[in-house]
This record gives sequence, C-alpha cells and structure tokens, in this order.
Amino acid sequence: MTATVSSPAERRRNKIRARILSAAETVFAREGAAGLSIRRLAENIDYSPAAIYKYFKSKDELVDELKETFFELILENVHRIADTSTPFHERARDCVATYVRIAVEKPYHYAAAFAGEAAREDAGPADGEPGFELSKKGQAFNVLRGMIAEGVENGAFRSEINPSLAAKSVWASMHGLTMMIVHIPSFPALKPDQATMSREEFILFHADQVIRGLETHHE
Amino acid sequence: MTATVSSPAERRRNKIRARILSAAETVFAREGAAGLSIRRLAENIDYSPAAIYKYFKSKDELVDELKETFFELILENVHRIADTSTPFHERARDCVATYVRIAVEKPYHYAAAFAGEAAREDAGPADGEPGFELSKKGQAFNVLRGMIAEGVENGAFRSEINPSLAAKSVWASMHGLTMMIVHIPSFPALKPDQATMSREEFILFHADQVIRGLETHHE
DNA sequence: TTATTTTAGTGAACGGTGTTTACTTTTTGA
DNA sequence: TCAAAAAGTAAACACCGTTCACTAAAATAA
Repeated sequence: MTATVSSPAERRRNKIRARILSAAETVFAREGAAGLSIRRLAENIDYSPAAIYKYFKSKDELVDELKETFFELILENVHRIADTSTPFHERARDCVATYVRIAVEKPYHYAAAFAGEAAREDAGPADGEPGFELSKKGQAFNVLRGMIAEGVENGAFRSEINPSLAAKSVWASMHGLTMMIVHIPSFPALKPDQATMSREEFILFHADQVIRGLETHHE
Repeated sequence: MTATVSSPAERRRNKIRARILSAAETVFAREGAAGLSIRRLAENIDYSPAAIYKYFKSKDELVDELKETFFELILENVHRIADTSTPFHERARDCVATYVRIAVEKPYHYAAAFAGEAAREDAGPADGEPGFELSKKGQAFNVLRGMIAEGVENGAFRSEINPSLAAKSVWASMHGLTMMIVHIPSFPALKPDQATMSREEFILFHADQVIRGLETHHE
C-alpha cells in the first residue's frame, strides 16, 4: 500500500467521472435509458459529446455503473433488516417488502438492471459463474439464502427444502411482483366492487404468500 | 351482415399487412425490438421505409400487434390445460409451467409485452380499467382467477383467500420466474457442488411452491 | 368510357441517436 | 525545458423513426 493512493490528477479525474454519473443519474431516474442521450448529458455538464468517451467506454458501461450503485442501495437496506432480531417470519417479510419498495421508487433502475441482461455479452456474472458471489446482486442473494437456511434449521420451513433452490424461487416471486408494479402503474388495482387493497398491503400479502410456500404444513 | 365482408382491395391490403407482420415477427423473435428497424424491414420485403407507414401508424403499433398475437398463443394453451379434468393441483401447476415455457421460447416477445407498459400512454388496459376483461391478457387472468376460486370452494385453498387478489399474487410469481429465465440465460444454474436441477424441474418446483402458499395448512 | 378522387408507393429530407477519427490544447513527469 | 500523455473538441459516419411533397395506379362517379 503506497502512501498516496491517488494522485491529484487521479482525484480530479474521479471528480469529473462522478459529475458525469451524477448528471446521468438525475436524467435516468426521471426518464430511463431512453431519455438519457450522450448528447443531452454532454450539454448538461458543458462538455462535448466525445469527451464522455474519455471517461466511459460506451453508454452501456455508464448505465451499468448507475445500476450497480442502485443495487448497492438495495443490498444495504436488505442487509440491515436481515440482521435484525425481530421474529423470523416478520423479518423475512420485511426484507421482501423493502426490496420491492426501493425498486418501485426507482422503477427505471430496477427494470434496466434486469432487462439489460438478456442479449448483452458482458452482463455481470449469474449464480454458478465465478464472480457472482462478490457482485452486489450475489451478496443480496446470499442474504436471502442464509435466511431460508436458518428457517429450515429452525423447523419453520420444510426440512426437504434446499436453501439455494428455494432462495431462487423466492427471489423470482419478489422480482415478479416488483416488475408488475414497475410496469403497470395501477397494479394491483381491483375493480370497484371487489375488496380494495392498497399497494403496501398487497406487497405484504404477497410476501406472506411466498413465505407460506416454504413453511411446514401443520394445524 | 353484408355478403361480401371484404372487397378484393381490402383482401389485398390485408395480405400485404400480414406480409409485413410476418417479416417483422421473424426479425423480432431473433433480435427483439432493438434489432427490428423500419428500414431493415422495408428492405426485407422490397418496399420503401415510408410504405410501412401506409399500413402501420408507427413502429410501436406494429410491435403491439406482434405482442397481441403472442399473448393469444399463451392464452390458447393455458385455456386448453385449464379445461382439462386432471386433478386440481397438477392442473394448476401445468398452467403455470406452460405459461413459463411458452414465454421462454419467445423471450423477446414476453419481455416486450410487459416492458412496453411502463411509460407509454396507450399500453392496453390494466385490470380495474374498462377493456381489460376483453384483452387477451385479461382473459388469461380470468382463467387463473377461476381456478383459484374453484380451489377455495373445494377446500383445497384457505377459505379466507380472495381469488382476485390471490390470482394477482400468483401471476406476479409466475411472471417473476419467467423474467428471470428470459433475462438470465443460465437461470437457475447452481454451483457444481450443490444439488443440480434442470430448468424444467425448477419450473415445476416453483409452480408447486406458489400453489402451496394458497393451500390449507394440515398434516 | 371518361373524369375524378382515393389509395399505394417513393425519394429526400428532418431531427435525432451512439460512436470514431483527426486534431488541438492542456497537463504531467523526467 | 521538452517530449509524452491526457483532456477536450469539431466534424463526420452510419444508423434510427418519422414526415412531406410527389408520382403512379387503382377505385369510384358521372
């Protein structure tokens, strides 16, 4: 470890990089990837479009950093709740609810964080691939798996459950609810004549439902 | 009802429309909306780009028709299974599995069918809005709700369950799994040292899990 | 059939996009 | 001080969806 971990030049460079990211974040949160153009961004921060390319290889790389930062935010929050000492069932439910809540606050970030992975080549490692454990998404996954393993040991969850598998199933269910809310603004609206339920209530209902699927069947 | 429901001119027009849609479908299935450009499409079918606009108001409208056709496919298949007389639990599970399987075969269609709804103004009606009941998506939803209502009457599912609400929760879970598979090619890959499970097995596991959440708790 | 109106189809342009290239200016380190 | 590296830029490339003014062809009315 050298004493000067960053030269003045380096620090200046990082500052500008951060300025670009910050401006990009603002636009992205409001209008998504479609509304974020290199030219508009360059104008916002008084640079030429080409200048951006001295700091980021491509628009995709820039957006990837926004997504990674966003997942750090989710991770922090979920982690904090997972480490609580509240009863297990509640704790699990709160993690799910928090995950969904944050995603819903930044819908474009969340949608992009997953949508991007389809066709692209360099879309971060998936589980089972080297590097996943260390990515933010991987860490969030591990928190979830740990909680489920705890439930199985407790006897709260069925003993035949494989925590890794179950964690993926639970994550998929959470992800689905999140996507529904993000993409369908009125979700989960019900027709007037039916029992009404707020979004917040529905999130808890869904989380509850998902956890029930894991539980031991008893009276 | 008039005898000639369509004039020769009309039929010719519909044929060309269909030709455009068919060419678009091929490209879209392979490369998604991003790979489908009006210019490329026009070249494929030997028309000028502007000609497309005599048949479709915009690229979005064209893509919407591809999505609608795709949802008809899902609906048909789910309907067919829902009307079977196999035991309830299996039937429900097979509906879920079929939904996911078809979606995974045409990942771009599925992703686009939902992704489009975020920002656009004219993105088909959501539940609770007039028109939803008649849309393909609405019909698929009704099949699901009907099955859940049946389960509640049976006593297979908990009596306090509201079928409309539960159907939304189940749909969200299905949707989540589908999105995961569509966006993460290796899903649900597990690390080598863990119990392996094929995608097909995982779909059934997930469907089972989701239905368990609805069931009455007994020994 | 002729005249008129509607429709099909086009080439060229408008205003965008991400990205690259060649070039100039500034900063850095020896 | 001076060569090398980095920061920054204007202009161009190759695309994109869409529109406009226009011609050619077909449908309709007289």
